[in-house]
Amino acid sequence: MQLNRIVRFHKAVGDKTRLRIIALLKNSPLHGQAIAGKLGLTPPTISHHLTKLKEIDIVYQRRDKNTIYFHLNEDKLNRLASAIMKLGDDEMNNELEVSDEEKYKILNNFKDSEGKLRSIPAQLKKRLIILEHMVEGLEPGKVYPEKEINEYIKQFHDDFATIRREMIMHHFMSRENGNYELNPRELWLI
Amino acid sequence: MQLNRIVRFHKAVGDKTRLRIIALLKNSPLHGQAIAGKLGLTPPTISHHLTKLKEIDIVYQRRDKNTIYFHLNEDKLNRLASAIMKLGDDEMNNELEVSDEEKYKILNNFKDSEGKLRSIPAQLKKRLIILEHMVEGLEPGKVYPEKEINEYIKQFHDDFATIRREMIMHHFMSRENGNYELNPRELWLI
DNA sequence: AATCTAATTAGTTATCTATCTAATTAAGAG
DNA sequence: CTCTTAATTAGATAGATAACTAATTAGATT
Repeated sequence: MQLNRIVRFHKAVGDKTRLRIIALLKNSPLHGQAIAGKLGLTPPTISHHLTKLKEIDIVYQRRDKNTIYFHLNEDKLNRLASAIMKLGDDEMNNELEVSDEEKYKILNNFKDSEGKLRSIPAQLKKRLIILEHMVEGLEPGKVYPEKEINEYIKQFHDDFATIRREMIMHHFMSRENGNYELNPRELWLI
Repeated sequence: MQLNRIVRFHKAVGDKTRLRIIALLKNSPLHGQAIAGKLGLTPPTISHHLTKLKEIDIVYQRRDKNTIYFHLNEDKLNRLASAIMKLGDDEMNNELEVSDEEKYKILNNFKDSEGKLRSIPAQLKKRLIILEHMVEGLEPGKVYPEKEINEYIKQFHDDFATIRREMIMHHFMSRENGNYELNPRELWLI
């Protein structure tokens, strides 16, 4: 269920320490000990909280020599925070203002007789429609290993790597250590 | 601390049942039993969750005969959901694009020699500046009984009732059964 | 006043979680 | 290879909380 992602987000940020970490990381990336120092908590505690923030994908890490710097993904944070405001609006993916007829036409233009894509549209608007179409065959909540997601995409186009990357980029799915999962519709697009 | 309000909000909505209630109430107000029925839970459980949603002020109730209808305060929900996105931006109350000099000038225009307000400005922008000024003397986190808040406002202007109402309306403070409390800056304005 | 119905409160249980200390792992630097 | 430092995992504890059943309160309606 797609609600769960939103629930997980709010559970994750519904904690004073974690909000303080978010506020800190907004200024600049920091390493664990620095965060622990600034908040007056021990490193294991910070580790615990960072794990939760990484789980919902609003914090990521980059290693530099011996120390790991934690970064805030502000973009994702904003999208997740906004999701609750669009809860009931199930048909809210008209943000693009594209009618179903128009989508249908675009899809037909790009598909050959066997349902495979002739090419990947260069125009963003069209590309999003194609991506949305492909992604709609994925099962919500199911975790797809990379191999399986590649196979799935290949039924539409051979260049699964490009398409997979675009799906992530436009937040149709998300990747977690090699596994892929469909995002809730609230997160799709932009 | 003002963080706490944001924490309370996310804790409150970080629950599947409560998100489902929010989604339901987005369509229309409902009474307790109706919610219980739709969600397949017992009335006490719904009562429990509604209490939490009322505590953060995104749900209110109106009685009609024997049954109580619960309404969603979508406006407040949106403001609270947005607060996390503005966390670090402490100086983010420049949304009005008013410089400190300008504020100072406006304040002086409306204050008499003893620091009391000559009148309440009709123009929204100016009124907000005046309200902000008054509210800045309140202690964050402190709970003010109505009598005390009235006294406080009277130091600026005798019409404490109007000003108090405006402070609530513009989210400088919030009211909870007769007591008043300063809101975090993130919630001020609009 | 007596009764009905909706909502809340009390009390219980099972689950979850924030934090700590201690132990372990991971990666450089000598 | 050994040492050092940063981060994580393990394990423990205290506190919170979602759900239920049973009991109570709060308002209508008769």
